[in-house]
Amino acid sequence: MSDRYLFTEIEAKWQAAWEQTRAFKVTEDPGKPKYYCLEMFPYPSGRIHMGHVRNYAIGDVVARYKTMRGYNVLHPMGWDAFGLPAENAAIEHGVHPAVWTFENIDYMRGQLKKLGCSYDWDRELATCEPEYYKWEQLIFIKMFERGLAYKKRSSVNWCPSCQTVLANEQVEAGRCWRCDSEVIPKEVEGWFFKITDYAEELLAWCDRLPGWPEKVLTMQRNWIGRSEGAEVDFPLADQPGSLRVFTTRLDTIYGATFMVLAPEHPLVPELTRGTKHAAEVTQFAERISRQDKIRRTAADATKEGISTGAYVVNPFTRERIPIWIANFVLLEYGTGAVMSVPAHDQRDFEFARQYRLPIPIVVQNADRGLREPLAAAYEEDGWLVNSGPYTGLPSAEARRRMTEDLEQRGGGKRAVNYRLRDWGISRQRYWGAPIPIVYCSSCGIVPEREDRLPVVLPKDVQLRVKGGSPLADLATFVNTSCPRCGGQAKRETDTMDTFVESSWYFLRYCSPRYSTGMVEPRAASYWMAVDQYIGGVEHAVLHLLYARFYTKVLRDLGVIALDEPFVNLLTQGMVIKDGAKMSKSKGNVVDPDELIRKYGADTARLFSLFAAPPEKDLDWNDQGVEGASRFLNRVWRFVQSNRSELLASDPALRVKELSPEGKAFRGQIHQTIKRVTDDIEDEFHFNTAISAVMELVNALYAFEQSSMDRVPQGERRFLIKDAAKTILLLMAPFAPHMTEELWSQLGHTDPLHRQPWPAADPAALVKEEWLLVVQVDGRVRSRLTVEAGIGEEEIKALALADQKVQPWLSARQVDRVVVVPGRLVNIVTRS
RNA sequence: GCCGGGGUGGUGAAACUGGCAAACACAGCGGACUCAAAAUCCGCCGCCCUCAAAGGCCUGCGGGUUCGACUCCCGCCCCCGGCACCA
Repeated sequence: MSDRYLFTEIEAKWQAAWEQTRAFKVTEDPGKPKYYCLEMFPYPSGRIHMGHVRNYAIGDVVARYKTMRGYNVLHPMGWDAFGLPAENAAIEHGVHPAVWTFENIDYMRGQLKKLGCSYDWDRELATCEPEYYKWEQLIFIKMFERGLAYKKRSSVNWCPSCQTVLANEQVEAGRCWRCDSEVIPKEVEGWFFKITDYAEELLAWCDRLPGWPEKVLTMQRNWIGRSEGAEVDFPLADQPGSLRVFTTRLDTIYGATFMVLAPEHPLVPELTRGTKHAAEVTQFAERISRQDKIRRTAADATKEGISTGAYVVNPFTRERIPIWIANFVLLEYGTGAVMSVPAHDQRDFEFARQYRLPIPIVVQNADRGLREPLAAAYEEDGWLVNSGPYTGLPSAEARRRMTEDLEQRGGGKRAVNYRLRDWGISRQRYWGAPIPIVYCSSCGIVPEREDRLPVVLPKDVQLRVKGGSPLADLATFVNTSCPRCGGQAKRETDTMDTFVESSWYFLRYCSPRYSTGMVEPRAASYWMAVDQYIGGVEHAVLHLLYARFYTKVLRDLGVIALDEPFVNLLTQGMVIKDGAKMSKSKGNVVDPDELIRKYGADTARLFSLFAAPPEKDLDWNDQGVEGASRFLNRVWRFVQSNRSELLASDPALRVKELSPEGKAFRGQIHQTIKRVTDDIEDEFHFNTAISAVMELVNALYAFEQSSMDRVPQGERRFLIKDAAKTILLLMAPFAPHMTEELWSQLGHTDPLHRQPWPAADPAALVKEEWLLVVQVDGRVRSRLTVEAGIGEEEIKALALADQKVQPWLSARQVDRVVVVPGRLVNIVTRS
């Protein structure tokens, strides 16, 4: 047997054994508590990167630990297999997206297996398979029937490089989330999911997800962006009809001196038709609409506007106020019209100053210190002035009363607005799930019939170099019969956003081969919800919001009985090297294959778990990897060089009769069990869990040396065995291959990964003596070892009599003595 | 601007409920083993003063509460992330 741990052979040996015995296959077992551990599934981009290694190492420790704790653990893996890179690779290299994708899957599956993750591979799925997206199409149809999926023409985010529409969530600072190109507005027809119907519920449940990081919940709350206020009708001054605005500051309405519409507002042409303003206004509106929306709505963009020449009546002051249009008003938010109160809104203030509109104060601050002309808008709440019958009221009270009065006389109502937009899911690309809709000249828009699902994505397409869906070119796909009347009809050629697939894959894992529905109800009710979900924070308002929405839709469609998909969420930090995220362009990537070849999977796993707590960024450091490898070898060597003792039979031994040294060492063994268990249970602090095991290994070496002639032979052997066995059990989730090998070398035939997690013996944790820290006026002056049962008076006496303490008391009087049993004593003095 | 998270040795980090700041590692320095190297083992390793002992200082900055503060409170500075002309 080699002295050095030959990881290559040993890891391969155990991976093969796990594969052959289907070691991690699970089925529903009502007799056991279940635990669903899930890591975000990867996009099959070609090869895994260190972010994956970290993600899957964390997940695997959780799964293996929970298994040892007696849970029936579901730990699946699959592939988020649709998406643009496959298509781009196809165009570049002339290989079909399906071929490219499945080749990548095969390679990456091999990589994951080399990491030794405990997946139930029988549940593997790829979202590009018709057996998978068939159910997505079925749900689309149900959503369509309920009005939750609808088609509209609108201005959308268009990525000119990907040649497709992007959802709001997929635009980051004006750029495409995938290729980083600048996004432009484009007027197109497309399909949307009505996520706004669920805005209120998605927001409300943010308060009921205690297992989620506050950061992610905040991001979701911000993204949903609820604001409460009122809608108010402003009657048109010179013609019938009215304009409706949304405001959160109804209390300031007496100061509304003009109104501003979005340039695209449908009433703009009517208001100016036939007037001298018409031409100028139309020109302005057209110019603004063409501008890119991101830049137009940037906070520092210049405010531009133009008067329409038309007027409305302020329903509270009865004054005529002019209607303007301006670039900063968005048609999509609220009603596309705002009442402008320049004295109490900075944006309105700037606009009013620029165009010389009046700025009357209608809210005073606490010391009535506001005077016209203002230097800036006063946006705080205060007390109303110049506001008719509401003068003198505090802002909050005024809002309440004014809303009530408004509702009573029918000029408006309380209203809530959300920033959240409906989810645009149409993609003008090939490699995605076809939208199961048919256009019939006589029946119109018709959903595909259930018995004709799935609408299979055809393979024999000619991909377009310049983008755009090639499905439109394929007559055999486009031409079909109407599901309703049987007449000639054409298929929708858009495909679905890939985020639709990832919105429900966690459900499919419960019964991945179920052929009569999306998920087998019994399997879903046993396994769902996901107990621990692990992935990158970059999905905080993308995938994690969509998956919550989709879960609620499926609940309302009766597919599952579940409000939220993920009970606990862990967002792991990025992997950093030399101060930057690993990326090819920065040249700071570490290749997992190379790492595993050089050090083995256990070392790779151990380092990525040891170097930082999982939620923090991980600073990659090649020397740190060496350290992790050294530690594993240290454990390996200990077992090799003490085999005869470790294999000898257990002597009969009473724990109570141990020598003092033996007792102390046994205490440390059990202390370690407690620490490792607590660290894992408390937010998965694997870094400190591992350091606790390292300490025990250090202590074991020391004990092995020092106990030789001070501890009886049998006792010594017993404790060394106990410590070694405990170390293997505690390390099993972190370094599964090496520990499994050592476990079997020690003569065990049951696999280590199915052993019960060790429990700390409470009796062993009780200390017989402890270290008394002696402070004088809060400064440490001495340390004494005292017996566990010592009383407070004795502690005081010992402390005051201590030689190191005495000099500090000589010139001073003892004021009082604070005793903290088990810790310290503090002697407080005065002169 | 608003919201969230941070700031501790040369580095990654640790510190339970307010109780020895820096566990565990990495790097560094010195030593043992070796013909030599690798591997391994032992020792030192926050700053100042000092031959040393003893002492003083130290958790972004300034205050406060407390016998005692990395931890609690008030004010400020800086970094990271999210949202942002949202009416």
